[in-house]
Amino acid sequence: MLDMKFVRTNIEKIRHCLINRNSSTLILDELVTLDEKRRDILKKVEDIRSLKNTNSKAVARLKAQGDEEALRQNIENGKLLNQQSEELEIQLKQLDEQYMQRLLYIPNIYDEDTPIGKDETFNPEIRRIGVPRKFDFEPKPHWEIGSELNGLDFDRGSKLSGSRFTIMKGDFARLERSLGAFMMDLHSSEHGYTEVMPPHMVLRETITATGQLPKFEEDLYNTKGDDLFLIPTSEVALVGMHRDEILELKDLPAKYCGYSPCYRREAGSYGKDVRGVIRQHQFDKVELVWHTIPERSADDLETLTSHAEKVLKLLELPYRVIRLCSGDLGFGAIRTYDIEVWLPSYNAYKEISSCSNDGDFQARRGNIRFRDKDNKLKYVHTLNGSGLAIGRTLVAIVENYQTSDGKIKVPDVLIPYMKKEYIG
RNA sequence: GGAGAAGUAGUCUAAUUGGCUAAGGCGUCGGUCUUGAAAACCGAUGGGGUUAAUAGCCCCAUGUGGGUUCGAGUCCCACCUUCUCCGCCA
Repeated sequence: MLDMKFVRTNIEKIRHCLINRNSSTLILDELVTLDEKRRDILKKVEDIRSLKNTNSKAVARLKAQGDEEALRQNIENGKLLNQQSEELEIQLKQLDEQYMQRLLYIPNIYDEDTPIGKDETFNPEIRRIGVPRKFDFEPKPHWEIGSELNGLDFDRGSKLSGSRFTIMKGDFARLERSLGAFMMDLHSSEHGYTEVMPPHMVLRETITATGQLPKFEEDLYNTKGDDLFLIPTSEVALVGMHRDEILELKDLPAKYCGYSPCYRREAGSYGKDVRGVIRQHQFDKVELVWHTIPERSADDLETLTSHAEKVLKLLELPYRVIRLCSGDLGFGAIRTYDIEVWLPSYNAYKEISSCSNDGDFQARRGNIRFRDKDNKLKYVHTLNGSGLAIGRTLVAIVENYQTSDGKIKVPDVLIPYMKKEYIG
């Protein structure tokens, strides 16, 4: 959520930002109009409230003095004022709701140096690490290897739960579990994160804070009787943990790594990534979240990204880092780096992590503050990044580490977890 | 699920049968004093509107939402959370 005071004085800047994000500017115009109306009514409401307060105080005084006639008059006056304010109070309440509804739909303002572009083809590459392996045989896609080794069961997955659900079995299940443990170990032991196992269902307010609601409700699963939402990422929980809190400067930055399944309806992605387990309704992910101070959030994003990259370096998987252009940025992000891993089946780099600085956007929605060194209350900045998406990491290992005789070599760092050198 | 108790500001705690500015302690920040510091004393401490303004003035904020009333921390209703006890359960 943007600061309304900022919106009032930067309308054109926000308009440009919305255009470059491929967002409608209609909502901005509505917001500005509603804000003006709201403040106009607010002024009137406050004036009457002031009169009511004065009147009530007079009642108490007159009662003490025992002036019956004046007392009666004042009580009558109070009733009259109530009648006058009733209509205005209702109007104000409605305007407040309408105004907030607009404000919650405005995306964040991106960094000044953000590359402008309408889609992902405008995302510049920042760096490229490792070289894709040259195969001396025809490499197979992971869905073939997974089926042949009886590790990925697509048919039974859809029998259980419908499309985009897959059962992992045997060493594939173990690899999934090993990767999660390996990533959590790395981030908690080497990178200084606090390990978190969050709830998988959260309240509407929680997920509104991170920005998925109200605008993207159709992308979420929710429960029928309780209005709880299945988390699409543990970011929701790791950010939401500090909702309505005031953090101490000495505790910042607060760094959390969370391990959870992510549940996504993938509305609007029909026909995309239909083969294999690249795009599922449920996948495991290790997520990194920082609550930090505004002055250092830009540097912290670089650090967080390097932590995600470290996983790929240790697994010796080739990858590249790209910067998201204006049109490809997420709703709350001011700056995002995507990490893409090399997938032989795609003959391309495929997203495996997205690291973003959301500035004070989420903190404002979730009311997450800290006291700065001058004792002033300020909103924290929140950062989030996958470290990494486990299913896609599994895919990358299966495809990049396959052997000519149909096996998968286990990356060295995973051998202690897998307790074997080959799958298959 | 049942019974009972509680929820006040950054934090801890008060507030008569509804009434005048939600009192006070602690913490933190600023100031006075000091060579410096501590202590002491003074002031400040959340959100919003108005404004050139961190000046004034005003509104809101006692878990949340309603209700009664000229007026609600206080009375009434519903809900949420926490604690205690009972029941059920991996």
